[in-house]
Amino acid sequence: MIKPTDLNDRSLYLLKSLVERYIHDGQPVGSRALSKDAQLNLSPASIRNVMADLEDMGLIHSPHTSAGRVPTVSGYRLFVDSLLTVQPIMSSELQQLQKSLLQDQDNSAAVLAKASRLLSDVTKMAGVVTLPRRESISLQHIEFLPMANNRVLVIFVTDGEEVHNKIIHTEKIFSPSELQQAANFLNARYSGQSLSRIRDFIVKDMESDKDQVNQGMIDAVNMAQLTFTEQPREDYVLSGQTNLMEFSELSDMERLKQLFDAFSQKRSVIHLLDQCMQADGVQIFIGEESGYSAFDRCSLVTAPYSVNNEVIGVLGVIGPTRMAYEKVIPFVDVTAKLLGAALNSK
Amino acid sequence: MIKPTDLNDRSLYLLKSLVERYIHDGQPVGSRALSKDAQLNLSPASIRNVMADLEDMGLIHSPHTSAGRVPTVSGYRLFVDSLLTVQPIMSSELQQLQKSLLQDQDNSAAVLAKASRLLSDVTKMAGVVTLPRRESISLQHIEFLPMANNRVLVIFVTDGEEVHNKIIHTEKIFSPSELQQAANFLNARYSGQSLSRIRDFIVKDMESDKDQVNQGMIDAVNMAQLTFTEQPREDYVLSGQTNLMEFSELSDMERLKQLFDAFSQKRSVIHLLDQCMQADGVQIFIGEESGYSAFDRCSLVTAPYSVNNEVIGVLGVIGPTRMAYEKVIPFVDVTAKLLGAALNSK
DNA sequence: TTTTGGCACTCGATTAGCAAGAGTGCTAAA
DNA sequence: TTTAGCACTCTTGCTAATCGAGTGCCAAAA
Repeated sequence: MIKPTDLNDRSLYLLKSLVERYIHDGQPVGSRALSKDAQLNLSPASIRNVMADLEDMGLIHSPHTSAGRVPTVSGYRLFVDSLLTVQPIMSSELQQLQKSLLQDQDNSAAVLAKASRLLSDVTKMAGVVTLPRRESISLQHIEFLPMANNRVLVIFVTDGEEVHNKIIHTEKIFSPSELQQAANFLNARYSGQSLSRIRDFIVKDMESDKDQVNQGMIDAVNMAQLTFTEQPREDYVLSGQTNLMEFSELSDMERLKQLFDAFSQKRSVIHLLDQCMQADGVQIFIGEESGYSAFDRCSLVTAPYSVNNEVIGVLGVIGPTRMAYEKVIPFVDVTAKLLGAALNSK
Repeated sequence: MIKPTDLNDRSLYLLKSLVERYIHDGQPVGSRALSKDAQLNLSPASIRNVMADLEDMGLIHSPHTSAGRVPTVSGYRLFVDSLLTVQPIMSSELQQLQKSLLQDQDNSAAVLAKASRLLSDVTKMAGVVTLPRRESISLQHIEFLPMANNRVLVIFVTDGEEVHNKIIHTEKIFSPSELQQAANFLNARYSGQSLSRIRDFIVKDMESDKDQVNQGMIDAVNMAQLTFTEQPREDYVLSGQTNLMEFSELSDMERLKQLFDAFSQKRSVIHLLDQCMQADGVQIFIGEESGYSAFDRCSLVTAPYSVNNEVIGVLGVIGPTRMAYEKVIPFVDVTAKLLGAALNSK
């Protein structure tokens, strides 16, 4: 990895100018343009020397002999990590965002969708928001309904006015009244608790139930266990995908198909976003860094969002590698915070 | 509108050959090719005469002077309506389809998704299935949960093991036990009935309730009314969109973006599909016939699907105007029938 | 030692020109 | 009514020529 200390200030400054310039107008940047651009009063020839060094270090490269230079992934990386001057968000804009995030949204799913839409609308790229982990949400109400065979439809309502449902297969066939009793029992015992705490309770309860005589309670806890076993996050809200078609660097049909396939298969996007749950603050994948070839020409700027100081999901922006990081990064950051706050107020 | 009787058999036969040939290899068809292709033993020159006539009638046209001819929308229309020889589906294929439609699908939403996927996988185009109208589904169970303010979360389960939920705003604030009573009342009275019948009942019940003394029943019916007021269909299951990127006639980025925008806005697609609910059997929109510019280069082959002889939704295939109608049409037809049957067996 | 001007060189992009090929429309003959 | 023939049009693919941007390197200047 290249550290900023490996280079003198001038090289870094030139790299920064080059990346900014390239991001701005998408053309390979030549020594001549850079010499005018940067406030260094250096001749193109000197700049060429520096550029040759930068190229040796793998920070920039030229598409062909007689073109200017373009940042490589490492070049972008260094730029983003150490050279970038982020543009702070004005507080008026911030209020605007906050307002539109809460307006007319009557459940938390709608808030997520709105956040995704905001991300894509503001950046003119694609916005993505993972569904919040159930674990941290608390249970309001649970209900069992008998289905054909030995299956039971479980319906449970969580904070944020979300209704979830799941079909579980039970050992024996329960009567409606037995199910009703089980639900009553679980509601009394667990409601108001977060799903993760409930899971802990279940384990404990199953232990102690062994000595119990009340079969109903044992059944209830068993069913709760079937319901609340953790399952991997499987979905996200994506918007503004079509914005990506406007970028010439992504407009190769072959690659575009791969990208959109990745969006509809969801797996790779989920996996990528899951990696950002741990990150504290904004995390960025540039080009091939993501490890998924569908995103080779893309960058992904993500930030986890949390409720009650617990991270429950990730949101982000997907766009071409050549994006205005100085604007996108603070924006993603602030949107994550606003989303957390908005969900909290629900 | 052009009727097949306006033309002699030979012209029609040539039009048919031309369209088939064009669909097959995507190149404008010239008189020479057609003279070899069609079993008429006519020289290219004669064929040119016929083609000139067909062009005058607006059935074909040439992209430029020295290219062959390509069918126009009217040409396709005539072809599809009167000239097409559909390829029947083999019964072994049919069983295969039926099997994969029912396999591993544990609720009706999954069956719809599978149907959509089948449509796209088999045709290598995009498949779409509208969600079934609630009206014809029957109610299994209803449940009210109190929310903040005077809002109530209604959860109701329908046949096909689908859970729906809706938040309603009530006049007064109900206690949990009042809500429980209301739910009990409604379950006893309405469950097992189709939603449309329930709606009829509600109207009647509201009339007769006026004389009633039991306020609980009145409240219950009022809430049921809020819950079951008809709302427009708003969603569909789309799959294989990315297949459309492979067709050169759609690969213009501008148009592709419009198309995908239409997919994610959903409105126009819904509207288009809704028009096909009434149709009895397969209905087709060719090119601009749809009236939505996003679909100018596309054709849409649809068929309504029904349960218990009542149409509850529409499915279809979206692809380039130049598609193998003789295969797609019977396939869409049969898939609609199989889907109806599959939903019925749930 | 660093910077700079100069210069030859490379390569992509654009343009023009040319020949080949496909297909047409029209006409006159069969 | 059909067909052969022919002139004409337009696309496509290829080649060559030119232009210009940008580089790398060297030797002189600072």
